[in-house]
Amino acid sequence: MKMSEGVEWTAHACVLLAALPPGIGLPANALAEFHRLAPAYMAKHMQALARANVVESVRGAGGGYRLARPASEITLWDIVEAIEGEEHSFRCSEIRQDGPCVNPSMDFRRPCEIHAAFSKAEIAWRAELKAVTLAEICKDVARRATPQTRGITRQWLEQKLA
Amino acid sequence: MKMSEGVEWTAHACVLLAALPPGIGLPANALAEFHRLAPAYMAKHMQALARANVVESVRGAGGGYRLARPASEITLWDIVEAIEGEEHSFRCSEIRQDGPCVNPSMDFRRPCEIHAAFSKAEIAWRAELKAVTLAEICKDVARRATPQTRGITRQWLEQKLA
DNA sequence: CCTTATTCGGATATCTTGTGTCCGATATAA
DNA sequence: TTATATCGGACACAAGATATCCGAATAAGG
Repeated sequence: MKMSEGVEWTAHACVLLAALPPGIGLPANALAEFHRLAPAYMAKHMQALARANVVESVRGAGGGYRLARPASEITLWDIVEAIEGEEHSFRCSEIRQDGPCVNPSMDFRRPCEIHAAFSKAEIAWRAELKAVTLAEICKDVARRATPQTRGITRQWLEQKLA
Repeated sequence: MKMSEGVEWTAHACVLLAALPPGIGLPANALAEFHRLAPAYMAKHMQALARANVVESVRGAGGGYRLARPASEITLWDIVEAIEGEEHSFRCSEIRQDGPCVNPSMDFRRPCEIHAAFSKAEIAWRAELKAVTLAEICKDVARRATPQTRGITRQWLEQKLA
């Protein structure tokens, strides 16, 4: 029940992309370097985000990844879904339909109570993630940055975008 | 992000135990047989539940597993925690604290926004699971059982308890 | 009290999934 | 047109989940 660390990596990467001017992106190398992460592995995760249409990829010199839509329309759930897939964490394999006490009078059209309870919990979890947009996170992060950090970051970005 | 199928197995097993008279249990073999599951693997999962004090184990002839407390005081979360552990699914490795733009003016005492959002979602998920008790599930399952099923199951149980 | 059968508990083997890297395909800029 | 930058998928490796077996402990029966 552990989530791939790719979620953490790409979530931070997307927040960085959200801080850039609209339409501007960064290559996977730069996204990895910003938090000193393995470049090749970050690239792999960004591929998943591109397949899920969370980011757009631009190949060739000067290319990279940029958000596929405004940061206010991308949620944490979009990122989780891109990396982890849309399947529920609890897998019901209908074991109730097998065993010595199973008989034809049983009705399996309704989902079992256990399955239903886990579905409800998962939906609540997803709803929380769908309620958080990149724009909100980006705003909160920016608010807590000192002028010094702003300057250093701006300088680093200018170098990468040059 | 998939949950161990041990959760499904033991959840169903606990519902069966909850249907028994208080203080009465079943060996792991019988719990597995009830849904035609691998006996040795079911036994391993029941061990985890015993370690977590969800069930009590009784060794030797006539022994087995029984609920460690009333079914109304055991929730689905107790079972998930026993099998999966209590760690959050999202692991924050504080990657924000490393990189070329990190500088001494930064303050990392507060958790990062991404981490906070995932924590909130996980807590909501757990709250849903903590709200569902074995007693409730057991009642719902029993209500939907036909007289025929009740008879067959009673007979099977009497054979196992003899 | 001793023997035997029963059941739990942990050590062990196998297999799927996640982690991590590399190189070819493709597009851009000069 | 060429050279460079970048993405994308194919390819190894490691970790965790899945599955099994055998010894330890306990209760029942003689």
